[in-house]
Amino acid sequence: MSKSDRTRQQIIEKAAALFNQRGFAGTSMGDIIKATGLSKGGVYGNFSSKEDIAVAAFQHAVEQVHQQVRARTRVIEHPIDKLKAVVYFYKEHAAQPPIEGGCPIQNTAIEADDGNLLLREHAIKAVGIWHSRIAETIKNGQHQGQIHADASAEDFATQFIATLEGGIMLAQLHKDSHYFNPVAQLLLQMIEQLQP
Amino acid sequence: MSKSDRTRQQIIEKAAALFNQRGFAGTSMGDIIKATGLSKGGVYGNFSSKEDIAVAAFQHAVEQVHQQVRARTRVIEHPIDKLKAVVYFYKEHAAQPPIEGGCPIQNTAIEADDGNLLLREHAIKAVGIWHSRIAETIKNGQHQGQIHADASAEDFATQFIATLEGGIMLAQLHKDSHYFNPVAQLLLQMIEQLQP
DNA sequence: GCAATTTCAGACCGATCGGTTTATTTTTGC
DNA sequence: GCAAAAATAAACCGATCGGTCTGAAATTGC
Repeated sequence: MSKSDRTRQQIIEKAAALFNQRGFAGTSMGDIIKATGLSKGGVYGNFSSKEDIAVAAFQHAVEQVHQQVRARTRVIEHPIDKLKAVVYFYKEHAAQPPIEGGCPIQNTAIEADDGNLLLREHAIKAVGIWHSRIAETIKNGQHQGQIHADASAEDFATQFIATLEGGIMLAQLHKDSHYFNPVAQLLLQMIEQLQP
Repeated sequence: MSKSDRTRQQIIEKAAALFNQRGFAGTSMGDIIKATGLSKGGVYGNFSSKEDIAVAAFQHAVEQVHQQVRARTRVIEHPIDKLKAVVYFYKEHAAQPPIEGGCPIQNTAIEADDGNLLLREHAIKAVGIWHSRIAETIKNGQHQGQIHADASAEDFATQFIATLEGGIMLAQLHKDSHYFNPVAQLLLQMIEQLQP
């Protein structure tokens, strides 16, 4: 790992937290410079623009969350339990998420939906990947007879993501994970109903 | 209505759309000046700061949405049908909302949850009022025997708001109201289950 | 361990930021 | 219709914006 690689990684990590809390427009290059302790040259030597940093930071943040969720779900085989474990994870982290500031997909989606095209594309892609993973879990369960056959994997995935994200929004706004509890309860009910 | 009142209203309306699409940090005073056709003096003669405009614009946007929802639900008496009408309203407007840029509560909540204290307070208050209205509808229905007595009005309201907002987020991100459909379907199921 | 290369500090750029001030125009009450 | 008051235009302010550039310092391959 070269010197530049390490610097680059440091910028990405600091920037991920800043962008996730303050947004793209709300974070200045000065903020990133202050947070990293680097100079303008040090930052622009590794990235070509603020947008370039934001994209890398977003991907890092999404990957970070994914890794943590995956660490909890990988060992679980039954799809019903797997999905429940995802809910438990978010219940624990609704107010103290892996990256400070909440769900990076949510934050980026809402800031970029009417603005930055590149960030919006990345948010869409991230939602798509997440959606596919959930739908795939459902479909696997259906093939194994663990989930009833006439459930719509795609619809469930959309409902699951929407409800989860709404719950995170409420918990983040109030800085209180209790607001996530009724949402978690609903998600668990939805998962139960997938049983054959 | 004085001249200044009319100017103030014009600023609020234009600013509401701008802030809702680009966010507080993403909207400049220059943007507001350009949108209204006024000058710096014309704007600062009616508001003391950008934050001051943002608060007024947020309240206007929330009220605007509320009025439109209320116009559809007021005539409906049965609480189950009333709640369903809310879902239908958002289904129609998930991608073309009353104020361009999506749900003002959501946009403000997510930008302000780690930043602007004043805007965050207003977002919390708006969520609280909305939550109370839904919970009150449920409780009324329970007194009338139209909704089964052991449903938690507060929990339902939280679940309803979270799911709805998550659906709006997906529809806004993709600029496609179809993403709201499975979410609407889930909300209608949730409402059905309130029946005695 | 030295030379070629990469990486970084910091001055610098024009543009724009939110906000103030002053002077002029427009509205208002009578 | 006129004088007092209110409202607005536009120049102006220092600070900060994202980004560039140059030279010095640190890293790298050999």
